[in-house]
Parts: sequence; structure tokens; C-alpha cells
Amino acid sequence: MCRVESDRDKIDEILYRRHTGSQGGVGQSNWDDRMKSTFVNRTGKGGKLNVADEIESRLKLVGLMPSRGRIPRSNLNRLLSAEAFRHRVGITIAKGRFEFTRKEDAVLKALARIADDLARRRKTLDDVWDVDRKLEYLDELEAEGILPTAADALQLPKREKPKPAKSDPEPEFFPNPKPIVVKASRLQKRLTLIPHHDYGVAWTGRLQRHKDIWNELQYKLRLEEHPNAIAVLCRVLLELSVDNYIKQAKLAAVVENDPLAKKLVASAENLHTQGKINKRYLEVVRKARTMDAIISVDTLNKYVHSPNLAPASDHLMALWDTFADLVVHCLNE
DNA sequence: CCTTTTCCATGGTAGGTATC
DNA sequence: GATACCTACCATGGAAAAGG
Repeated sequence: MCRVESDRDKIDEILYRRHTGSQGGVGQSNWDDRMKSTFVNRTGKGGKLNVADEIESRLKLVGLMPSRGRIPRSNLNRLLSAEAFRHRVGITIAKGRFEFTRKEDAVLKALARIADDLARRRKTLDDVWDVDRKLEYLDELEAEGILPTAADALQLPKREKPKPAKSDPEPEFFPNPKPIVVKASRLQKRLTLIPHHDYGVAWTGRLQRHKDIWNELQYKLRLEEHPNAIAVLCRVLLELSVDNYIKQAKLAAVVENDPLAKKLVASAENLHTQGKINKRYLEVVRKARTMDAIISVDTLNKYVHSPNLAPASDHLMALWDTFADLVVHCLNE
């Protein structure tokens, strides 16, 4: 069979039918799924949503497209490839749907600015290459007040479809800004120290080790099986995170060899002056530090060798829940 | 030629499905 | 119902291609 077509789109159409199956597989030739997905991606026939695409069409709708040039979609996609960054500009694509997590007009204004930066090549691939530079760019925008803030939080979305089947007690509103807790599945017992939420940590290259430890605590180590390992790792993660903050924020008041408790409080205080955590949480940190052996014991060494360490899993969970916010902030600095 | 954009291999998770 | 697979999907960053 031979057929000549000049139009690329037409060829793609034919290939699409021929290779991805049209009549229950009749006439399909063997492309493996990788080849298929490559093709499907190239032609854009995939059902998957493309963030840049979505953004472009929304900007078009409200007439906020950059006045000159086209948006380099791959760069926009690259910038917004992680939920952590999408949250910062006020969107999410969790559950395969594009949604705003902040007031729409504020988000669109921010997106318009980003689109314009990219379209005019003020920002290029170089500025969105890796996580560090993405952060830099977003921080820049934040400093200029471009990004939506807590003030743009969504009101309770009206639950127009009262699903009868589900008796979901907590309305899913978007709580205070940063870590949007996707869904607290309290149906299941918590098996690991860190719950399976998206905490919105932007993992940079320098945080590889932190990420490894975090992942072990979130996915690998079971509370009932490895309480000691978890306790020690938790302590390590706390310390590494705080050290990261001290280094990145260039805190002069403390040095790496100070006791963890001191470093914790210093970081919390600094975060408070930056307006990243509120006063109440600062107080919580201040109090908790003296109460818990894991933290108040000066060095990890002492802690590991302590004979009366017998961490209970609910104790560990409470500890994590107390410090999770702080850790996330410290990592995101 | 160098710079910018797009592609894609890799290493990983979530979530479904078959099996006991 | 619990467990062990299996598959689809995702983020990342280096490689390849396109643009100038």
C-alpha cells in the first residue's frame, strides 16, 4: 500500500489511525507504547493536558496574551512542571484537571506577566533550566508583587454538585497558602512518619540528600517496623533542613555547631520576621523544642546512644506534625 | 558558529487489577 | 480483605535539533 500526501497534518492523521488502533485494533501495526506516546505527544492528540496550552487559551480568553511574539510553550511547561511551582502562581493540575488555587484574575495577571517575559525573551531557557533558577525567577516575581498572595485565596468554592454517594465531612477549601494538602485520607491508618501529601517542597540539586531522607520517611520506613530508624532520621532531617535554611538565608546568629534547639528557634524567628510563619507557630516551636528529647538533646551522637530512647509512633507523628511546616519552609529557602 | 528550543531516557510514584 | 504485581503517568535534566 502506498499513498502520497503533502500535508503533514493529514499524514499524522492517517498514521494516528493506523498505529494507535481505530477499529478495535484492526490494522494496527506494532508500535510499542513508548513509540505511540512519542507520536501522540508530537501530534498533540493525547488527551493529556498541556499546562502551557491551557494557560495560553485562558489568556487568550481575557485578552492578556503577550502583545508580541509567541509563548515558548516548552519553557513555560518547564517552569511549571512541578506542583510546587504551580502552586506559587496559583494553579494546579492535580487530578488531571487544570484549576486555579487563587482568585482567577490575580493568577491570570501573574501568568500574563510570565508569558510576556518568555515571549519577549526577557526570560529564556537559561532562567528556567533547573529548580534553582526557577526558584530565583519566581522569587523575583514575588518580590515585585506579581504573584498571587494569601489575600487572593479562594472563597469556599460553592459545592454545586452535592454528591449523594459521598458523606465527605470536611469541605475542601484551600487552607492557608503554601502547602496545599491535597486530601487527608484519614480513612487509612497512617503508616509512615510523613503522610503522603504533597508538601510542595521544591527539591533543588543541593537538597538531594534531604530528598532521599524525606522519601524514606514518606514512603519506605513503616512506623511500626522501624521506629528507631525513623526517630533518628527524623532528627537528621530536622537538622539538615535547618542547616540549609541557616546557610541559604545567611543567618549570622547561629553556626552549624550550635545545638539543634538553638538553630530551630533562630530559623523560626527569622522566618517570622520574613512573614513566612505567624507568631503562633513561632511560639509553638519555641515551646516544643524544650519538651522533646529528640530536639533538646544536643548532638545526634548523644541521641543515638541514649539508652532510654524508645520512640512511640504516635509521639513521632505528633513531633512531625509540629515541625512539618518549619521543615518545608527551611527546605524551600 | 553559538544560543535557544524541543525531545526523550531515566528513575521514580500512584493507583488499578489479579491472585491468594 | 490483603497482598503482589502491573501499567500509566510524572519530574528532571542532558542530548539533539532548530534558529539566528
